[in-house]
Order: sequence, then structure tokens, then C-alpha cells
Amino acid sequence: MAKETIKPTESELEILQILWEKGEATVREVHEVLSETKTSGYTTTLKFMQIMYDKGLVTRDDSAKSHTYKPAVNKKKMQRFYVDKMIKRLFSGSPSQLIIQALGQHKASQDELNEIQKYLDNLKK
Amino acid sequence: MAKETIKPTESELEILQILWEKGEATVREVHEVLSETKTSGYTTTLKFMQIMYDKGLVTRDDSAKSHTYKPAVNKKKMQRFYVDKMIKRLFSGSPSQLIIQALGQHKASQDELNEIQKYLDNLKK
DNA sequence: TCATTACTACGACACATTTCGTATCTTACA
DNA sequence: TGTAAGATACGAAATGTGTCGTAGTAATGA
Repeated sequence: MAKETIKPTESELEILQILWEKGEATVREVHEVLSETKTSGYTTTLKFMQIMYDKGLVTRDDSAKSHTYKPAVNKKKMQRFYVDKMIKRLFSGSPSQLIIQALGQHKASQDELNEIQKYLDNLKK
Repeated sequence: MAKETIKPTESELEILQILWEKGEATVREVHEVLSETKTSGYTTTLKFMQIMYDKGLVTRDDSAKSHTYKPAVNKKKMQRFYVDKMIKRLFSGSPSQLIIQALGQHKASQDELNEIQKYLDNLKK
């Protein structure tokens, strides 16, 4: 079968974020982090991660009592997918509109602005 | 009741995009546009727009035989909401990472680059 | 050894989302 | 006037998503 772009749900993306951050983690560890902002129970987190495993969004090592999960999808790829979608759906297909919106919406540090500048200089030639 | 942030579904966002573009439209008109990329039937589009009306995502004028719909939510506000979410979920909370990603992902015209530059200059002081 | 603890597996429910089919209503015009 | 075309309303099925409860299993330590 052709490898369709796997589209994680909102909750799955939240978990992937944590796995990308940590590299790998157990359900318990992921649940700890999630608990800072959510109230759902441990088995809910477990279930999500099992489903993600079935979908191929994560891999796992089940040799130990508590399994260890790793992300199986590329973060850059996901970023590209969602940035594309967002530009299409919310910015009438114009990337620069998204960029300007993002620039205006958050105050970036001087360093960050410089980094963006550097990138921009590169593109301008 | 408190005005919660209304979160349109994927399909609703697609329809909103069309309404923002056109300013207003009938179900038939929206369905024409949708048909370019999707295969679902007319009554499906109709149902969506009725639901959106119930949710308060659109207003409508039903004085004529075929009703005319307008967007009832602010496009800028939606942009802000989703850009925020995306930065949090996919860019570890870093707006500049999103910006650089978006810059790299699409080739912007010289004009667009200049516009971004102008905006950036503004922020830099 | 055996009770407690910490996991995983799995079924099931509630609700949301997408998708139609069908009934009904209007209106134009032959 | 009465029929066909084109709209809306609405119910309902199929699927997706988020949430637990409970059962069972493996390790731990008193």
C-alpha cells in the first residue's frame, strides 16, 4: 500500500512533541509532562501511545517491564506538512502573509531577529 | 455564556476560507469550489453550512430561495489562534523556528522578501 | 510466600465529524 | 395550473477521537 501521509490527531501531536523533545520516553514519563496541562488519566495516555504504535507513529522497546517509546515520524516532515496546510487554509496560499503574521504576533529576541535576517539575506540573492 | 474560542473543524475551515475569499456565497457556490478538490455531495456541503450556522461560524440571509452565507468569525483571529497552536505543538514554542521553516519551504518573490524585510526592520528597533 | 504496587491490554462509552438519503418546499414556466 | 428543477431541513449511519474501568501480569519487598 502507498504510504499515505500519516495525520496525527491533536492529542497525538502533543505526545509526539514530548517524544521529539526527550528522544524517547515511557508512558509514565509522557504522562507526567501531559499532567502539567491536562487532567486525563494514565490509561488514557497509555491508550494513545498504543494507538500511535498501531498507526506507526512511534516505535517501542518492550523488553523491559515498562515499554520505552520513540517517535517514528520525522519532525521536519510534520512541520512542513502542517505549515503547508496552514498557509493554504488560513493565508490564502501566501507564505509571506504567514511569516508577517508570526512576526507580529510574538516578540522575538534580538538574536532571533538576527537569525531570521541572516536567513533572509541568503534568500535575497 | 462565555464566548469560548470557536474551533472550526478541518472541513469548516475549508468553507470559511472560501467565504473569506468571496465575502459571501450560497451553498451552491461553495460547493462548486469544493468540488474542484473533493468528491462529497451537495447535501454534505449544505449540512456543513447549516452546522456552521448553528455554531455561529457564519451568518445567513434566508430571504431568498437560496440562502446567502457570510463568515461570522474574524480571519485574523483564526490566524492568530492556529499560528499559536502550531508554534506550541510543532516548533517547541519558538516563533522564529516557524518563520525560518516557512521561509525555507516556499520560494517567495523578491517583492515579498522586501515586504518581510520592511517588517523586520521595524521590529529591529 | 504472598500482598502490594506499577504496568499493559482491551473493551466500551460518549461525543464529534463526515457523509448521505429522503422528505418537503418554492418558483418558474409550458 | 401543475410539473420539473433546484433548495432546504432533518434523520441517521459510519467513522474518528478522547476517556476510562477493569482484568490480568510481572516485579518488589516485608
